[in-house]
Amino acid sequence: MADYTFREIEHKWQGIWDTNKSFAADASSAKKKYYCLVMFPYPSGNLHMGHVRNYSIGDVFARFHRMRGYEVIHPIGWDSFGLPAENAAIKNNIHPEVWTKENIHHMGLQLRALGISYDWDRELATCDPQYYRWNQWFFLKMWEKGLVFRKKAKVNWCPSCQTVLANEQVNQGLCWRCDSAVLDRELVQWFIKITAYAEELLSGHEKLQGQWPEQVLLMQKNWIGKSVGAEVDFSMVSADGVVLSTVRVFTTRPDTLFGATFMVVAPEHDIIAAVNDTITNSSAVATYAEQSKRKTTIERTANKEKTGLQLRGVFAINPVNGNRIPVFTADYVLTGYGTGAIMAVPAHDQRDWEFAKKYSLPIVEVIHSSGNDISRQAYEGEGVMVNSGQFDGTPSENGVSVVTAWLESKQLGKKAVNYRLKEWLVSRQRYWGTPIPMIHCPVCGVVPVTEKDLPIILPKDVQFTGAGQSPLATSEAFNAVNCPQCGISARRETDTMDTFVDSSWYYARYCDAKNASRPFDSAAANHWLAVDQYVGGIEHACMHLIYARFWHKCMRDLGLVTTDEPFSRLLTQGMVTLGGSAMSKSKGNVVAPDAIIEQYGADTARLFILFAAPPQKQLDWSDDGVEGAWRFLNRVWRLRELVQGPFAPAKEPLVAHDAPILSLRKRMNRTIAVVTSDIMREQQLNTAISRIMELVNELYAYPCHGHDNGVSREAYETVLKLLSPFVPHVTEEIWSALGHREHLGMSAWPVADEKYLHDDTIELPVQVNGKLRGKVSISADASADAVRDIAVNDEKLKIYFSGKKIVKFIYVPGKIVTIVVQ
RNA sequence: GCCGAGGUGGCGGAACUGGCAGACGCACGGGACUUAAAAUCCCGAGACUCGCAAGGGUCGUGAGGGUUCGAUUCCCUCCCUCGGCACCA
Repeated sequence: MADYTFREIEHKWQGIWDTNKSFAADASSAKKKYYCLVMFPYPSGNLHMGHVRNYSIGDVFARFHRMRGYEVIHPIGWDSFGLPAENAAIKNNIHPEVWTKENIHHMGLQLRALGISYDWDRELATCDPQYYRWNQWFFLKMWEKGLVFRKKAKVNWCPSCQTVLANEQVNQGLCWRCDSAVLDRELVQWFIKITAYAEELLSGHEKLQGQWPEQVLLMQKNWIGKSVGAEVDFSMVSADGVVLSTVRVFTTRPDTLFGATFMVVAPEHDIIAAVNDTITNSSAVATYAEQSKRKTTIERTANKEKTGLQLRGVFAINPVNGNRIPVFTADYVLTGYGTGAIMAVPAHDQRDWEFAKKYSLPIVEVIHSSGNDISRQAYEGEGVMVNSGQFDGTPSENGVSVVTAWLESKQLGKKAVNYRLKEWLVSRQRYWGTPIPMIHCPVCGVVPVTEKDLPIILPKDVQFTGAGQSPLATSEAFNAVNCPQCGISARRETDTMDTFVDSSWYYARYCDAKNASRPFDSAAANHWLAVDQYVGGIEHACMHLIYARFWHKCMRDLGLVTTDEPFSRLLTQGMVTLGGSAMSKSKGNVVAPDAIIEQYGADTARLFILFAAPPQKQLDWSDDGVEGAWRFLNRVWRLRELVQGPFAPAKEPLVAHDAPILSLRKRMNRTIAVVTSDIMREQQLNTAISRIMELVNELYAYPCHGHDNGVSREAYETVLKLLSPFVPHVTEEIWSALGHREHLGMSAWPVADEKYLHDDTIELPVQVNGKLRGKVSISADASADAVRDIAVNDEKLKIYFSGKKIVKFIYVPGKIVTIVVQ
């Protein structure tokens, strides 16, 4: 028998879906909406198996919900700004736009060939001026609200990408794109005040609990890094006691304040300049600060051996006991966290302890707990306060609030919260991105572009020098501008925006993708949002997924959307790797789906990758088993012939002698129930497929095809329905061949009939002394006593009881019987 | 170093809330069909072991201990792999 002709079939149905706009989402529909979204791709040129996996997963959810009666919006677009286009431009002397558009075209065809049920009318590309003009618009709105600002700061510089990077884009001191060691540079850059929403980004997790993977919430929580403590003011005095200034420190352990025996400030701290005239070793201090600045992030963090230098001639006064303590500068204190200055409590902080040992500073125990020895290492746990004046005897757990309250009453300090989350550095010294809509006027300073002048279009007459300055600076025409305020000759900002801006709100644009006068219509956005199911890689946990949540809250506060969170439910799919490492173009280990689609078709490719592993799990690529997926589809295809013929409706009610019929009915209904729950609740698509395979196997074993009943056809049609979100083409083809006029993908998802989900009699395993010894057949509603009777009198089991005394009998209804004998 | 996830046959992976470990598939072996092969259909299969056979027994979810009638699942100790953060006061 011939294999099924996937080429014609897939081509045919893709054509039909396209012509009919089968998957266009209709906002005026009376049905309940369902927004299914998979993170949009970067148009690198070709789909790889990872894409096939993601978009197949998303398509199962979309098609499933369509059949469940939802009005589904399932859009697609292109995250099309970014470095690879620019690098390709430099290398091949082709404009990034040309390169990008060609890739979009090609990958669009590839996606269509997979039969993903997109609403193509909503397609967008972030490099389109009609899209990125709204990035500029948002930028201006945030500027008005004070959420965008410009400052000189120590920033991450990637020497290979020739641009600055946000914190989120540095992994272990390396650039997220190219793995180059990142350098610190002091530069004036544009920032977005994401920290204004730090608390809400954290508290918003409550709503996401259970709907997002625990892992992602945890990663975000750690990234935001909230710590609660106190800020305390220490006076800075000269050797002869003259008060010079005040230095504020942040601590999470105000209960250890009496143990502060020295102070450390970051090498960049302002106090160093302020007391420069007083300290006696200012040139050595300046040299130390200079050295620290020159270290790369890796150098500073790889070597945990602490270095530092005392600011000679000045002291800090510990406000709780008036002790005069030495002041150091050391680069283990970071300028970007807290106040950039710490009170050092060597007895109860290991870092301070190491520093104290190295520089022979006093270590004073103030939290006592028996069994630890602060001469060997710091004790960071809880205990009872000692050497702490009036607070002696207070448990340290209470000490935090008690001491904080005391500080507040004396106006020496106050409760404070700190976050590790830093401001989002959004400017980039690269070409292929959204121009930042700002103008530098020699008189007025920084002036925003007027809204009506948007979009500020990326100029084409630029040179790609790769020289660490934005290529935009090389365009004469772009830079010739007059100040919108005073009208004199000014120049444009030449940096572009981080491409993570583009992806921070695209999901909202899909709701009204063609709007030319606003980013999107609020009514449309509020109709479709939030995204009900979002699918994407976990590598975005602390990048895109934080930025987008932040952006959404900004849009809410601008009155554009009403929801607090953009993505209600999240599935982070595992990477598809090859030999254990991520597929990447630069490593040259990318597996393209084309060969499989060519040989077996899109349905096989989809089924195979979904069946190979649960969606969340990393999948190391191997094409062992593609054959199996192909075989299975052919088995389904061939079943057509088995169930073909004139059908009588299935008999109702089924009677006892119809055992095979009843058995198939039961299997069918159970399959419906478990597949539905696997897709919807568990999101275990691999087991859903295996359940359908079982039903197919049962259909093959079914002895009554073709004569007195329609149960096998009923079961077969159920198989087609259950399978259609996974393999939409072949199932649709069979469905229509069976004489249905309505498309399978638009038909109703089957519902399990309760009455077939439970058995009247069950095979019950019997354990004796914890070992499985046999099985008994009982009626499902049998009482424990009845079960006991049957079990102890069972012929095969008798040998285990003879001459023994039954000391315990346990019946777990419907599950198992356990008998303990002696 | 801190936090988190995980470790199940030759392989990918199943197993609801503590209740028959290994579903489903791959690879493999056997049979049917065929001149033959491919394809297809059927059957087998965790390891060790007793038995001519039917059918038994023991062990078995990284290692060791514990709780329990019963543990892949809960607790403790340890080993390994992967991921996140990394001098965050």
